[in-house]
Amino acid sequence: MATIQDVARSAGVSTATVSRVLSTPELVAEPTRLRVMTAVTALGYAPNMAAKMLRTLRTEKILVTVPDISNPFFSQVIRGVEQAAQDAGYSVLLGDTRHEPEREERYGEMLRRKEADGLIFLGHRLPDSLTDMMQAQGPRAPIVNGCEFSPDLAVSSAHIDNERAAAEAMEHLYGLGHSRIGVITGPLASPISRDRLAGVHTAAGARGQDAGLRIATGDFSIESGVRETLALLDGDPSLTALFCFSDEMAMGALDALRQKGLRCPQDVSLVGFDDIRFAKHLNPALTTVAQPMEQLGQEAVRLLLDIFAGRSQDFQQVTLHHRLVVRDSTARAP
Amino acid sequence: MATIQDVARSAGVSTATVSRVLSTPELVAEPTRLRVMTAVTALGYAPNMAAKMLRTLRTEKILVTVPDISNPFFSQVIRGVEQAAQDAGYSVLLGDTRHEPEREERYGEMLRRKEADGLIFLGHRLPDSLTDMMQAQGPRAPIVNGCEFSPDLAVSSAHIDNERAAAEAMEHLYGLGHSRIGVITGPLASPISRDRLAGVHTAAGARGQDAGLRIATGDFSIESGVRETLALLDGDPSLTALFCFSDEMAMGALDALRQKGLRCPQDVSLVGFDDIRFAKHLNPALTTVAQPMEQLGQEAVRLLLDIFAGRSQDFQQVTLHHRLVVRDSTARAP
DNA sequence: CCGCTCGATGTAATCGATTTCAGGGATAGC
DNA sequence: GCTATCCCTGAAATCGATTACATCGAGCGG
Repeated sequence: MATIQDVARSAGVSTATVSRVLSTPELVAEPTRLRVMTAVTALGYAPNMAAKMLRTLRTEKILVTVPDISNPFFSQVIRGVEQAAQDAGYSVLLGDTRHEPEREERYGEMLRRKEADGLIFLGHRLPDSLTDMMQAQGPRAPIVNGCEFSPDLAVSSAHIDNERAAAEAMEHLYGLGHSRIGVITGPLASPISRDRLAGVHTAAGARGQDAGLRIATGDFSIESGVRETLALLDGDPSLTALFCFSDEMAMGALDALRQKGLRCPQDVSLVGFDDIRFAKHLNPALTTVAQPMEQLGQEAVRLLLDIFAGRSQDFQQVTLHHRLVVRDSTARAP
Repeated sequence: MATIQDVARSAGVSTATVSRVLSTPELVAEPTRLRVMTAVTALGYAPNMAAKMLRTLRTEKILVTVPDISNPFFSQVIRGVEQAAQDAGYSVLLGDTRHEPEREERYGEMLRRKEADGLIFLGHRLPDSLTDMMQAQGPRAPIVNGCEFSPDLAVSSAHIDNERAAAEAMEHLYGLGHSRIGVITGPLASPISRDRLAGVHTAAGARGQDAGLRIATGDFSIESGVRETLALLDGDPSLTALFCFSDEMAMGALDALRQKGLRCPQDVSLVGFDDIRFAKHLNPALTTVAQPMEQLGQEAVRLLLDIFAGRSQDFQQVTLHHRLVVRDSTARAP
């Protein structure tokens, strides 16, 4: 690899001039600039990032941690992150934590070591290694949550109004005449699960239907969707509708319904959450709460850039719009 | 951020000693080591990667480019990459090229600039910016393909035997008595599509069934699966089986069959490719060719590490095992 | 014709680590 | 008691860029 020294020598100028040609060309006389550029292309010179980073103390990288990259919801959010980051001249360091706190810590350390300028985390836990940083820097700590956080937590984040969204999904079911409804939540450690569950209870309460609710706790996975659906139906065969807190669990629910010989939506209506790419291609096409996944990622990047630029005086909560997408998996109660 | 200087001062030693404590502790006397470690924890010191990189000329990062991260096949491969990279002490720089050559180039430049020690690309095109590097360094260029390449191309890669796998899928259909079979390939620019297509013809030829083949070209997406299935059925309503070169296209095919009022597998059998997580939860559960996705990613990393370590004298082609998974979407020809 | 300003360029310090080489002290061997 | 050896530690060079400051020459006003 050619260094800036090589270019300087080849063009007969100092390294300072070469550096200026590359970053502030308006300070350099045109003939000199051309001479340098010729040398640059001749040598195929590209600045060494490590040296640049060391000098400027900026990495131009954003670290993104995700509990499971193979989950279509997360991968779609990451797509938005990657897009926005790239547009702003940043690249993305990916961390798949596999839901393991230990891995989360490892990535937290990376931020502390300044291997990235900022962190977007898509899980619900902030690594312990970063609580110091959060406490010391508060809203100016370069840490943002990409989808999971509650409005009241001390990190900037982008998210939808999960409580309202869940309430709307329930309203949809109540509107169709369902009164015995099974709900499969995500892990209750996760604020989004709690928010959505709160929305479920709000809607049920408003209709005086609390007694008809059956709550089960899943973990957002297909398998837990199967398992919890079977459990719910065994516990109460009179259920006519299911609301799953993720589309993946809804896929599992569809499986379970088939196993039980129940038809969707004729016997049991089903609502999912997220509107991943596959939701509309299921059989039946899934009614679900759509989240603007790419946009969540983009907003998270924007929040982070604001922090970099010192534009954030306080934690910011960006609430994006959700939308109940009614397809073929919900119908009038039998 | 505390620097190594701060630690040295606080522990009353030189920076050299601090560095040694952290990287070659066996060279340091125990009392000194303890004193330094105390200072390290007290100050919360973590070495600055940029400085380390500059000095060692290694970034400990692997760049992974992917045509579409939200594709479950790719995201699963990436999972394997991330896992193996992490285990080897590397982190992953993610590049979603969105199938755009321009973005691919941008990431190629990153490798040239040494922002990563190596590149794993999951698409089928090597960026132009890297052909120089490949030519200059040959098998020692830190570039590996993660799934798409043909055995005869000049890059190390991990993949399955696509030709054979496709032939087996066809054999399965012939074995069930199908003779009029529609095939939906991926873009023929991609070697895997061509290899699989070759396998299709091999199998058909062996059975003397070439005349019964109907070939359509898709792009691996759900939408193209819908579109090409409709086109195939319109062109030849007597088809009794479909073979799609990706599970996503097979999902689209299922949609299209429903639109046409055809039942799967009673009227039309369907075979997919990849065995993404959702394949077995479709209705009907999809018969498909399983690729060891995570393992592909892990192998790609291993190949790259071999190159880093100078263990690769020549391009290496690792062929992993595929497996035809027969589920409910295929049945005897009507 | 002198001094001042301004544009263009060079000099050199700096970022924070790693690593080579040299030196100092203790121990052991003779 | 003197030297050789072995540990341990420190001084300083180094990686490749950026950038504050210095310098130099040209042009211009008085």
